[in-house]
Amino acid sequence: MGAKSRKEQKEQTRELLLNTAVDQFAANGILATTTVDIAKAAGVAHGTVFVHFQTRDDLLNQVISNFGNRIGEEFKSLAGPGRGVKEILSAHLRVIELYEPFYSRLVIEGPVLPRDARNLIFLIQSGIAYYLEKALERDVGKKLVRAVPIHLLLNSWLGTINYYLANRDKFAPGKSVIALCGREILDHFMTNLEPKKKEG
Amino acid sequence: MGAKSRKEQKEQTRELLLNTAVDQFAANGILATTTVDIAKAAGVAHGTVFVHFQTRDDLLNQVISNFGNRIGEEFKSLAGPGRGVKEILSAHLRVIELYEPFYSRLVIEGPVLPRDARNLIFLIQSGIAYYLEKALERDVGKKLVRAVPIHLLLNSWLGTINYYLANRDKFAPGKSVIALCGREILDHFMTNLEPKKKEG
DNA sequence: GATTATAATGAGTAAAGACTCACTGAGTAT
DNA sequence: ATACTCAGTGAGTCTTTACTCATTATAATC
Repeated sequence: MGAKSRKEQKEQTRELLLNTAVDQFAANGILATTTVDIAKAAGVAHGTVFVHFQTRDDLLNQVISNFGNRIGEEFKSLAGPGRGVKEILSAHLRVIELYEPFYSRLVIEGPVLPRDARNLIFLIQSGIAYYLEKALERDVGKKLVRAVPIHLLLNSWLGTINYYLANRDKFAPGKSVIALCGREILDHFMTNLEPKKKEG
Repeated sequence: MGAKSRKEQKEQTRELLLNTAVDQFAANGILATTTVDIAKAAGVAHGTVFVHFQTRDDLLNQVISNFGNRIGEEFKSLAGPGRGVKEILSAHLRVIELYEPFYSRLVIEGPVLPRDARNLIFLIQSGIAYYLEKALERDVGKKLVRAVPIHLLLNSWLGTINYYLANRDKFAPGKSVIALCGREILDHFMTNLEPKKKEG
C-alpha cells in the first residue's frame, strides 16, 4: 500500500475539482466556465471530470451544495440566539462579504441556472429568514423597532443586497460592494425600522 | 408597383421579426430562444433573420432598445412634473405591470447578457431616477416625507421590485407579481418614508 | 416584354462544448 | 511474480446553434 491509497487519491482529486470549479465559477462566471476550463485549471484530463461527476450540472449542484453548507455554518456561528435585527443583518453582511466572489455569481446567474441549482440557491438565501423573524419579534417586543411584516423586511433586504451585488461593477469596481456600501445600507434599514414617536 | 412596394415589404418583415422575437423572449426566455425559434414563430425562413439583422445580438439589442423607448414614453406620460414620490413609484409599478412578461425577463437574464444589452437595460432602469429625485426633493421640502439619500431610496426600490420580479414564480405563480404585491410594497416604502414625529 | 435588383429561401458550414470509451499504468490481492 | 482493479487519459463523437451563400421568385426599371 503506497503513501496514497486509491480511495484517498480519488477523494483528493474530487475535492481538487470541486475547489477548482468554485474558483473558476467565481472568476469567470458559472455559465461561461466549461468543463474543459475546470479540467485545465485543475491540471487533469478533461475526462477526469466525468469520472467524478455524472454531468456538468451534477458538478455544479455539488459545488453549490458545499458552498451552502459552509456559508450556512458560518452564518449560524455569527447569528446565535437572542440577537437583535441589527446584529442579524450585520452577520448576514459579514458572511456575504467573506464569500462575495462566488456568492455574487449565484445572485447574478442563479435565475438562469437549472431548476436544481435554483432550488439550492433559494435554500441558501432562506438561511437568514428564521433568524431574522426571531430577532424581529424580540426587538418589536422590546419596542426597539416598529412592527413591520417580516416578509416585507426580508424581501426588501434580500432584494437590496442582491441588487448591490448584481451591480457591483458599477457600485464598487474591483472591490467588495459589501465592504463599501454594506454599512450604509444597514443603517438605512435600521432607520426605516425606528419606532414612530408619539405626536409632539 | 404592386400593393406592397419592396421597401414596405421589407420593413414589415423586419417588424414582424422584432415583435415575434419579443414575444418569444418573453414566453421562453432570452437565452433559451434561438434564431430558428424566432424564424419559425414568425413563419419565415431561418436565413431571413440574417437578412434583417447582422447577428442575433444585434436583433436582441434592437428589441431591447425598442422596448426601452416604448416603456420610457409610457412612464413619462404617467409621471409628469410636479408629482410626489408616491405617484412616481406608483407610475413605475403601473408601467412595469403593463410590460411585465418581457420586463421580468430583462431583470432575470439581463446580468448574463452581452455588454451592449446590459447597458441598454441599465438605461431603461435609470428612467425613474430623475423623476424620483425631483419628487423626493419636492416632498421633503413640503415635509411630506423625511429626508433620505436619493440613491438609497432608488437602489432599495429597484432591488426590491427586481427581487419580486425575479421570484415571480414563487410570489405569484402564473400571475402578475406587481398586480399582486405592488401595492403592499409601495405602502411599505411610503411608511418607511413617513417623517419622524417629535417626542411626545 | 426583357432585364435588373433584391427580399426571401433553406441546405450547408463551422465552432463550441458536453460527454464517451478503449486504453494506460500504477496500486492491490493472491 | 502474476493477475486483477480502477483512477486517470485524451482523441473522438454527437448535438446544438449561429451564420453563410448559391439559388429562387418577385417587384422595379427600361
